[in-house]
Amino acid sequence: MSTAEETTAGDPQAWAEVTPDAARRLLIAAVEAFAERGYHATTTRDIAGRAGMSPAALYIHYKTKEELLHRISRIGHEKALDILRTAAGREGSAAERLADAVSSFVRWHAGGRTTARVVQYELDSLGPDARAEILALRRQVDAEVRGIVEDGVADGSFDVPDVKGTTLAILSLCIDVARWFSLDGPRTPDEVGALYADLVLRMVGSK
Amino acid sequence: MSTAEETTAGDPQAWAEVTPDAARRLLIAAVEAFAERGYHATTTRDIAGRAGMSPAALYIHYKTKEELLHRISRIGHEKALDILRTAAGREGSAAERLADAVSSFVRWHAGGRTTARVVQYELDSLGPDARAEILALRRQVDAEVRGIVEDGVADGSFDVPDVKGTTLAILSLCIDVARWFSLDGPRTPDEVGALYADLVLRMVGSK
DNA sequence: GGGGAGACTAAGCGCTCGCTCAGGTTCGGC
DNA sequence: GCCGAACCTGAGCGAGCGCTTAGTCTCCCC
Repeated sequence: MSTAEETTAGDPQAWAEVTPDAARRLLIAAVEAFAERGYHATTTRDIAGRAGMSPAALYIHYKTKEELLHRISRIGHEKALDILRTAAGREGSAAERLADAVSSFVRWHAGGRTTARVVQYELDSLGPDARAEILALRRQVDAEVRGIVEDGVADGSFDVPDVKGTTLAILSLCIDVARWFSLDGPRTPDEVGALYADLVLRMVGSK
Repeated sequence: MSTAEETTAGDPQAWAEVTPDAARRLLIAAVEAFAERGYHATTTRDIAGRAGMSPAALYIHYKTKEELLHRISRIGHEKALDILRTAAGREGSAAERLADAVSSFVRWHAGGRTTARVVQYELDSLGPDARAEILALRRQVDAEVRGIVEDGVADGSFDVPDVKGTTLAILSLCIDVARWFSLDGPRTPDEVGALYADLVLRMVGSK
């Protein structure tokens, strides 16, 4: 369990795959603006302004404002899925893997709260095609967690009457961190991750 | 534990305190529209249209679009707080009261998903004064749940290392139901309430 | 150093937004 | 039968929206 990598919108490394530089600056500006005010309340002028450009510059790199949200959402979901896959694929007991998955997933939602907010809460602002693509990624996220829970049930280390419902609750708990977490609050992302890993192990009756 | 009372936006009884009739119809229309598309993506024309009125009629009963959201949010929070207070004040062990609080709170978020969505997720669309008023109500919600958890810890029936953090997680879990629950899904509000009550009792190490 | 490609801006188009206002309709009190 | 109050509509204002276009600037290749 490494310490939480910073994946705030301000970290250019998290968006290294977005090129050229101007397109990345615009995308980072959009993440910040969407997280603060929501997609619909954000104007293209605001995004371009934060990136130090004129409004028209946005349309050289992105066809529409929605394409920006789509790109952000896809990259974010892929990152989230990657985090869970890494934890799920490690050596160790089901309890260890579940604790690792939850704590790193929570750290991502807390530390990268800006990004996570957009990724988790602006899904409905996408058009039907883009939303369908993202929902497919979310089903994969669900499958990773459910896999770990099923492993623990199969080897008798977990006691879970309702695997699907419990999986849903675990993910719901983690995702909602993006709604309430604040870097100004009393807890660090690491602390919330550790607390939540413990709570989730209790939920699955880990022994 | 009664069965979930219907508190969907369509239920006029839930908004009985809003008068006259036209003002209530507008408010119900606003709840539905805000829940479907979000506050900023909803137009005053849409709200008035759903209520069968012209756009101008809205401004006879409400000063601004934001006042509509404020009224909805305040009434909704008061209802949520009422539900928790009722459960917290009942006779019975801490475990019984916590299970009752969680299951009825979850039933409200699931069954009245339309209202709960607006109440829980459109808070940031309010201006500073209105938001401050609502946040005060939320602190009272938090205090009710924390009180039950503290009771259980005090009498030794709960094992909770971090009372504040666990209270936050419990509420977070319940609130997020409004994000993912669908009446078309495989679970009824009652079933989710029962599942969540069990999960929360596990989280607090109830014995 | 001439020329084309790519990146960017100033200006603004067409549209829809929240909200307003003058005027019409309905209805109880007298 | 008339009046004022309450309620509602049709028309539309000013502003700001997403997005486009014409043109400028900066490179790099030759």
